[in-house]
This record gives sequence, C-alpha cells and structure tokens, in this order.
Amino acid sequence: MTPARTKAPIFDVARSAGVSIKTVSRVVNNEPNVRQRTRDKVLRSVQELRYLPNAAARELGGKRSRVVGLIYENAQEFSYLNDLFNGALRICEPAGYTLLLRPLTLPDPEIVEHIRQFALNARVEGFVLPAPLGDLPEVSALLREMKIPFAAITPREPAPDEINILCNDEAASFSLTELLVGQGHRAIGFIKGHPDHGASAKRFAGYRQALKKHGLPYSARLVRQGYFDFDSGQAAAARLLDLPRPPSAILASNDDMAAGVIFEARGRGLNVPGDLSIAGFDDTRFSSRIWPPLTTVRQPIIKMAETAAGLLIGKLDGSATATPEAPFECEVVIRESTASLA
Amino acid sequence: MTPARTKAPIFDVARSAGVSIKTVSRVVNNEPNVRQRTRDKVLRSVQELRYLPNAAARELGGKRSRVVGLIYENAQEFSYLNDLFNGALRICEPAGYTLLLRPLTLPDPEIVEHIRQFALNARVEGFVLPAPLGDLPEVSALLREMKIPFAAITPREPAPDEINILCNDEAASFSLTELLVGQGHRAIGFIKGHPDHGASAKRFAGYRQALKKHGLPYSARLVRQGYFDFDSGQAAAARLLDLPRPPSAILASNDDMAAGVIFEARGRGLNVPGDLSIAGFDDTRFSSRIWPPLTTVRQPIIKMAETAAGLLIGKLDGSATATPEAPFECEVVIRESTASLA
DNA sequence: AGTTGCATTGACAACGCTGTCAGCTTGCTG
DNA sequence: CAGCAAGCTGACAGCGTTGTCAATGCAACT
Repeated sequence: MTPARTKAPIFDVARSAGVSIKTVSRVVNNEPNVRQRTRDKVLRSVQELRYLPNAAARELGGKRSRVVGLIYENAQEFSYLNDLFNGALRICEPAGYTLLLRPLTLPDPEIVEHIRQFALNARVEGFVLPAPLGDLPEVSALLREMKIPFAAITPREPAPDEINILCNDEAASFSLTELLVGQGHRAIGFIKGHPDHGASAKRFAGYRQALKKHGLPYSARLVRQGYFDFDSGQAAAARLLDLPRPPSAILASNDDMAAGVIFEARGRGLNVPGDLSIAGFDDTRFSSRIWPPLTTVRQPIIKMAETAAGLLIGKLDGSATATPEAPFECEVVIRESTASLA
Repeated sequence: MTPARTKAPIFDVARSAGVSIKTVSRVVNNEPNVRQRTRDKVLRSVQELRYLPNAAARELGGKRSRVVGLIYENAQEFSYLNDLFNGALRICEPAGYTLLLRPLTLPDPEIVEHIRQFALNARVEGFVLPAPLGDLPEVSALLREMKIPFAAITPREPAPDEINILCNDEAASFSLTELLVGQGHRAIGFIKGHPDHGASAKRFAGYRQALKKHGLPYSARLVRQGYFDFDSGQAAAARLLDLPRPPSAILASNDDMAAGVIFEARGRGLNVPGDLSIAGFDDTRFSSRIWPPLTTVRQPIIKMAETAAGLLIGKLDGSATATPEAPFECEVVIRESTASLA
C-alpha cells in the first residue's frame, strides 16, 4: 500500500493552483516575474490551504535564516530592554523574521567569542546593537569580519557604513538644565553616565551648553562620575551633598542614578524638591512611581527600535535604502522632583 | 572545473574520523550503540574541525526544532520577566535549545490564535508558561490539542500531566503577616492580587491563617481587591486609609502595589513606617531602592525558571523523569518599610 | 511569417542532516 | 565450534524548500 502522502505542503498548493512548486515559491517570496493572474491564483490556494512555509527547509535550501539577533547588556534597565524588544519584535514578526535575544554580562573579556558562538549557533543574519554594545570596537570588528550587518542604537560614534539610530540627547539635556536654571537654581550638580555609553558625553555636553548660555559658571566640583546604576548615583549624590556649598539641584544622567540621589537625600532628611531638586533621564517605569515622581527625559525607544529593525531587515532583504535618518526627538517630562528655588 | 567542495560539514568530520556520517550523527546526538573508542575518535574530529551541526538541516531531517517558547503577559514586572528569561536561557542554551520570547497582551480574545500562530511559525516544541498564562484554560487546552508540552510556573491549579513549578506563597505570606503581628500591629490591611493569578489566593490564605493563629479578628473591611499594578495598589490604599479606623499596616500582594501604597501614604503626609507599615511581595528591582526600602518576599524565580526549562527539555528529549518536585521556598526580606507600632 | 528578446514558468538538483534498515561484529551458549 | 542475540556501523532515502538553468510564451520587431 503506497501511503497517499501529499509530498509537501508546497506541493499541495502547487497542485491546487495548477502551477509548479517553484512558482509557488516565487509568489510566497514576493519575487518578480510572475504574471499577476498566476500570482492571484497561487495566493488564493495559499490562503485556502493555510500554507505556512517550513522555515527549516527554507533555510536549508535558500541559505537565509531570517533571524535577527538582539544582544544587550544584562545590567540594562529592564524597561529599556522591554521597549527595545517590543519595538523590534513589532517589525520582525510581521516581516517573517525571528528575533532572538542574547544577554551579555559586561565587561566580558570573551565577548567576541560569545557573540561569535551566538551568531553561528543561531545563524543570525543581522544584529540590533543597543548602547553600549554599538561602541565596543571589538564587537563591530567581529561583525564586520563575519559580514553580519547591524543597527546600532545611540552609539557614541556612528559607524559609517552601518545603520545608526540616534536621538538628540544633547538638546534634551540642554532643555532640562534650562528648566532648572529657569527655576532659579544656580548651583546645579551633574552626575555623569557610564563613560562607555554614547549618551553620557552628549548629556554632559548639553548641561554645559545650557550653563554657558545662561552665564552660569561651570564648576568641576559639581560634576561627579556615575555609572548609570542606582548605587553610583547615590554615592555621587553623597559627595555632592557633602560639599561645603552643596547644589540646590542635581541632574543625574539617568533615572536609576536619580533614584539613588533621591534615596540619599531622603536618608539625610532632605526634602525633595523643597531642599533639593532632582532630575534624571530615560523615564523609566518607576520614574513616575517613586516619591516624588521624577522629572526626566523620555526617549522614544520603541520607535527607535522599530526603525532599527526595519532598516536592518531592509538591508537583509536587499530592499536596502541606506539611511541618514534624522535623530529622534527626546521629550522632557516635568514631574514633582523639581521645583523653584524657594 | 569541478569545485573541490567538501560535501557538508558532517562529511568532513566523518572522513576525518574515518567513519560514516551516520555515526557522527549518533555521537553528536548522544545516541547509544556507539563503541567508546569510536565515540572518542569522532569527538576528537568534531573538536578539531569545530563542527557545528546545521540546525536547519537537523530540523528538516529529524523533525525536531529544539525551540522552547516562553510566552508571557507583557504587563508583567520586568525584573520578573528578566529573571524568568535568564533562568530559562541558562538551561536552554547549553542544552542546544533556542529560547524564543513572545509577549502577549491580556486580556486577549484571540489569544489562542496568537499562540497557535507563534507555535506554528516558530515550530515551538515546548512552552514555559509563567503565571497567569498557566491558568488560562483555553491556553492549556490549545497546547494539549497541539500536543505541545508545557511547564507552568506557579499556576493556581497544577495540571495533572504537565510540569508544574510551585512555590510556597502561602507560607511566605503567613510569615510576613506574623512579622507584622509581632510588631504589634492589630489592624492589618490586605490588598489582594489579580484574581487570575494562582499566587493571589495563596497569599491571601496565608494572611488569614496568620491572623487566625494569633487570635486576631478577620475583617473584610481591611481587605481590598487589587490587580498587581501600581495604580490599583494606590487606589486600594486610598480606600483603606479613608476608613474611620484605618489599618496601621498594609500588606500588598506584590511590590508594584506596595509602591502604590507608599505613594498614597506619602501623598497624605503619612510617615512610613512611622504612621504606616507597608510590605509587599516579589522583591522587585526597585523594592530596595524606593524610600523606604520595602519589606517583601523573594521568590527564587531564576531557580524556578531553570527548573521549568530543565524539566521541559527532559520531557522533549525523552529522558523524562516526571516530577512531583517540592515547592520552592520563598524568603522574607525585612527592610525599613515595616516597624513596630509605636 | 520569421526573428529577437524578455517575461514567465517548470524540472531537477542541491542543502546537511536524521530515520530506517540491512549487514557486519562480538560475545555467549550449548 | 556452530548458532544466536545483541551491539555496532553504514548505505541510502527522505525532509520541504530555493537556486539554476533550460524551455516556453508572447509582443514587438523585421
């Protein structure tokens, strides 16, 4: 008894549409050189039979895995990662791409090997590189060597031939500083972000420019290095508040550090914003939920991730459109952690 | 000119080891019936040539995709998701499985269709179902229909033939309540969690039991329904604090809601813990970073996820070991949001 | 009508594994 | 020492696509 197997799904579609499997393949992959009438016929059969191409066979036959990798620093703010993932997924899924996540613990002396293994194992065709990964020279060198294109999100220095997603951190920082100046603050402390992140330098630059514009003196005393984490924010705040003439406002380069500043301030019995105004960056999930709710800057991360994934997929699909893309706009969110100087 | 192609990687290994490709396949897949000497020879060649099996070919030939799906409610606490993912990944990766994430927005009338599509597209072989997904009957029905095994994490009602990862929420809630009682609190408010989550009922039960044990009257006035989110916590707190004789302590069924309670308390000028003690559940990233740091309960989520993934893979690989698995232990973390009644 | 050239289509061989099954070895048993 | 079962190994046929290339159709030309 010969089993009445129907060879493969694609055969069924081909038979039902009265064409060859190759033509079905062409239609499914949106290739040119198929008459409209034929295309319609095939499409109808595809729908009718709920045909779903077998990804494994596709990859084996066609050398394309349709896998996009998103590698990230595991210490990153979760809400940032979540937005990143959701944004990228929103583009990848409908485009028929699989989005694969891979956390990395930095610093990692073997990062190159880790990424290489991941790329090989998962047959990653293109990477989304959120900060600070886009700034690690060994990483971009590896990807270039492996000929895997990538989209860097807010890298410090945009790589010339790659996709870069930027946002106007500097302008946002400028605005935030101006806000504090407008509230009468004269001694404004600043906590820098992690030096490996592209955003850190930009945020600092915006701060300095705003001071300059308003004729306020820049004082290195009022600037401390932080590392984007809560503890470093708290430590930096402690040192700023220990100053003989402490600042009346502190600008932290992200919300985690700003939360650390609030923590430290409250620990000292200081009233926020009465005694000390505090602002951060990123508009984290908890920014609006700690007390007092944090004045901060919101990046359109979801949109940025969508754009990154979209451009990357465009490149992979060959429908390229290289892109200078204007930087994305950040938005200052004013809440209750900042107030006019009494 | 015939290109001197070496057929396929596995051929090279076979040649180098002086065996057939089938034997290489056996060794790589850890199948039985290979002499130790042969196995060693092959393994040596594998290492030497850095052989990496082609996943697509493997899937096409063998009908196994080695993909584990992790679907989750997008509104979940990020740190919870992060732990979940990292835990599961820690097991999947070395085992040669790919872990695929898929957020779901609940409630979703088309959830079944969404999961079906995901399972089909990604050829998912097994699912990890964190709460509350393990409790949706349509979801488990679908997976059973598709014959896809799953591991449910803290489901309300463990499914008989599936893998269930539990933890002793009830005991932890009991301890937490006892702690407050021990601090002299007599009127202890309770904010329930989302009714769809298995943990909610257990946490509530632990609270009641502790009251009972210590001879404190149970009062429905002091219990409010919440939904695990900040806002519902704040709203519930508002109603509890509006009571003619408000509680001196509030136990919220998770940290997000506890943060809402703190927020509400501070908004009313109440001193925490001086005027009101507050405790939560989950030991979220921010639990220790808000002011005051939160007394809470920590679940070993990473371990739970590891176990879930491990058991699931065991089932998929056929090296099953069905598992009654004792529930995991939660740990009460005492911080500064709770204090003795003055 | 015969040509030319391009658009359209199909036949068929990969792609790199695993499953099946038959064949060869071993080690025991009687 | 034949006989047999169990252990081990390899040949070969898929698996469901896509790439290649040859064949065909068709319109616009001579």
